Amino acid sequence: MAQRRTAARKEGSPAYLEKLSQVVAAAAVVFKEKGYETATLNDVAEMIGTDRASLYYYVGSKEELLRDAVRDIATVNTEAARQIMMTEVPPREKINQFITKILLSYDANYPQVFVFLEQDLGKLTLEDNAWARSMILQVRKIEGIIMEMLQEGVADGSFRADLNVEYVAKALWGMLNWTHRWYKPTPADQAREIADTFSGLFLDGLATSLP
Amino acid sequence: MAQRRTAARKEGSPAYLEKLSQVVAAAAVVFKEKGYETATLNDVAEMIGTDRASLYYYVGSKEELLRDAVRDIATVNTEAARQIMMTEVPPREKINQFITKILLSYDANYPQVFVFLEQDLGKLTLEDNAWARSMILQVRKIEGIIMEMLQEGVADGSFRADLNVEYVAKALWGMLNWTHRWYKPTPADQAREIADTFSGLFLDGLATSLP
DNA sequence: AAGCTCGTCAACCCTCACGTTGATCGACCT
DNA sequence: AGGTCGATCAACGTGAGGGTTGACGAGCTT
Repeated sequence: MAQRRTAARKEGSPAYLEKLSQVVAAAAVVFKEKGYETATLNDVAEMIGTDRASLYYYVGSKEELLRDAVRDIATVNTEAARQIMMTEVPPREKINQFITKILLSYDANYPQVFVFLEQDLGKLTLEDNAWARSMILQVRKIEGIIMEMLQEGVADGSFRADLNVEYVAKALWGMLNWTHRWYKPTPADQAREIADTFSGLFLDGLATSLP
Repeated sequence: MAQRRTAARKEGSPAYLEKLSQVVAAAAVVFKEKGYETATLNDVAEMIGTDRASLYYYVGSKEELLRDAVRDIATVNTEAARQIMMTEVPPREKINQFITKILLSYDANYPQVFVFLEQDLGKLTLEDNAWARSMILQVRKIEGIIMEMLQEGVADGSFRADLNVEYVAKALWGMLNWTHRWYKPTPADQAREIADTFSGLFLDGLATSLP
């Protein structure tokens, strides 16, 4: 079976590829809904009205399915962050753009991106394979970029200097990532509104400037 | 065996109770470390140097162990929130106190509280039992209290009125709860510093008031 | 019609982890 | 010494779910 799969994959007929991506998409939905551990391949198969065994014609294992589902998600985000980092705008604007870009990306890449976020990277540390290491690295990197942006602002005086930058970064990252517990895409342009709220909050705070 | 357990539990000798709580504590550590699904009862047993089967002398099932581990965590938090809500201080101060209290409680109740946070309540909806429903209710309640505090501030003019209160609440809640991905208690009084950072950030924002 | 390829599915195996049972063993009485 | 009780552990049952196999059939080619 493994041979027939790799053969089909190498040939790469459009029909095959389409079904493959359909399988991966279904898996993403199921993983997001029930969590990777709890979800069964049966759930995935049922969602697209086929048999569990048939999945193996398209994918080699449950774990491969997970990797396929979250493939590129991490890099998409770090790439976005890097680009913003490099543009020549004030730190304040960078943060604003970053928040917006991330939340729009979460919206556009729903639900796989949330499957990705649910993978607790602290727990991935326990596993020892190239994929896990790469994931961890990606996330470290993005956190590093956030801290850079913050420090830039502190340096040029546009951000307060009295706060521990690391905790500020964690706060922002938490605000953004906690969305995986509640956000669901809607026809309306909700992600943008959330981005504006988070941005306004994070930069200017909740309190009015009144005495 | 079930009879022997309930018998022992009813009698409640100090030694028995102590070992029971030792088992629950070990379970909390393991669940936090590896996640409830991934963790095995063997892991728990090993941690306290005993046999898996022996656990059943103290607890009826893996799920019961989970419930024991997170017991009261939810109520402790809602109770804290309720108390703060009722005190007669300005909204700004309420938020500050709330953030501090929650983070200190997360520190004090490590790691069970993080085991609790890892239980995705959205996924609990899929299960249908009294415990799950009660958990969901608790969390709803605390989110409700946060929104009340925010609205109070908007009403008296100390908080901005241009932001969607629900999103603001989610932002705060995310900031606080994301700690379960990175926070580890230390001898130092770190939780308090984090609370001050989050509080300062959330209320006054990151930007300096300079033009 | 014969044969081939592609995709499917019934039936199976295997592992792992939850949960049970009954024997065992030390400690503490009597 | 013999009995009892509290606690433990070896051994087993069980079920769920991941992964494999081989045959079958629809549609194509020759």
